[in-house]
Amino acid sequence: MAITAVKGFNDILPGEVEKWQYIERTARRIFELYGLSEIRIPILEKTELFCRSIGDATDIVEKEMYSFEDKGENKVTMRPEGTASVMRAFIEHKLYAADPIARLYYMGPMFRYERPQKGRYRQFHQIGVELTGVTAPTVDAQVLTMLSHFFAELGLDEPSLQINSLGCPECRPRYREALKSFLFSRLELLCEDCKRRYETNPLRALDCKSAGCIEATKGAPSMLEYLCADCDDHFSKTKGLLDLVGTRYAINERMVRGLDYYTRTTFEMVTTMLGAQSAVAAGGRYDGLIAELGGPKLPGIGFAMGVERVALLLAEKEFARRPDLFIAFMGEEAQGTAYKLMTDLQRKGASVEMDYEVKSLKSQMRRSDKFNARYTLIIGGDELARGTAPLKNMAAGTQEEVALSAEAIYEQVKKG
RNA sequence: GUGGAUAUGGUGAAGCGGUUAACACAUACGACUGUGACUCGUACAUACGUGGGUUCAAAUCCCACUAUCCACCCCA
Repeated sequence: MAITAVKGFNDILPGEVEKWQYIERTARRIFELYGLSEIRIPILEKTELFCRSIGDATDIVEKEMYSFEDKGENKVTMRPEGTASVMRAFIEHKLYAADPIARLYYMGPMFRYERPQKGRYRQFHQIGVELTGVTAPTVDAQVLTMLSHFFAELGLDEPSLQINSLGCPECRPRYREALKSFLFSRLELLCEDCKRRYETNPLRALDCKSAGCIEATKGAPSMLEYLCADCDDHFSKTKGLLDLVGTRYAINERMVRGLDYYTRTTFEMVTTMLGAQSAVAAGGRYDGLIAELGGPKLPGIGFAMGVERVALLLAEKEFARRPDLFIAFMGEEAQGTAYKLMTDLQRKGASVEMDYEVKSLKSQMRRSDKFNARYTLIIGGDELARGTAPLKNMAAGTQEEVALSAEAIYEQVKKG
């Protein structure tokens, strides 16, 4: 039995990878319009980093991390998400000293030990964004607008943006208590998981899919009614700015995020097209995280999107590359000429193909067609003698004579 | 961690106990006699996820295992 890849770890093959490159290229282009810079962070971090940032009691930390001890007996973890690493780097290199406002994006693999299913893998890829140092709602609105802009640029109507506010350490505990007392009388209706979470994380019951919990939470108080004056003001100003620039959104006051560090604005890009995995991108504000990790008291906001999930939404699009020219040759002498021409043209910037071995003209034409080459140049003994050769436009089926020089051919091929 | 479904060539698949494992696509070569896409021809699974068992006989029945997919959970 041949060796296969590890469960939940996938190869991205030619044919599929072009779509990934398109997504990544678009992200870079759009994010840089908004002033962000790329940051590259390691895949391995000290385990403690994720316990501190994501939260000890979350599923990610409790049971989904790829953690092990390296040969120096250090406890390390393959990163399950990017925010913690970026903030660690931000603090470690004191980026805030030059400018408290850092605007960063990253892309790369993340690792979570979960059962794979549609849109969920053990090695998956995220493109993420982190902005630090701004409390004002202008940055919330900008991040959301940029995210919408990105999806619009990909040509996707789906997914749609949902937003909520989780309040701050001042008002969230008040809401939590209000929700608990509401839930208390209905405890019996809740599913086992939510009963268990009643103490640890009662907010979870709000987005539980079990019928009992949906029924039990009907008429539950909304976080939005419990926001303190500052949080309420922040949220309405954020909405106002989104309205001002025409970024479409819906308020979902039952949206809860899985990571402990979120405060105030949280959001998700959701779709109905991915089965159980509705979130294509998600994030929020994390005003306490940087200080929690030992850095200065600076606010932050960010999001991450799942590249596999975006790629799934882009299913129908065609990304195949096609060569500018295929050179067919007959005989060894023509092969040399063809090889020289091909190399000269590639050095000029044209994508050119030819067979590696001597084949029949028929066979070469078939290969040219298979590559979907835009032109085919045919070189034989006659052409060598006369110094020109037929250049065939494959789509039109027409052909004309061109001089056997890289300049002349380049001219023809690139003008079409 | 829990449930369910499925496992035949590069792909989609037929086959439902009996002896060469359909068919289509893809691929390779060739014919139409220096030109592709159409047409035609030839080649392409000693093999039916793995290991056992039942039987004179198994891809077809039974058992175990493994893998994949989907859902729960969780999340991007």
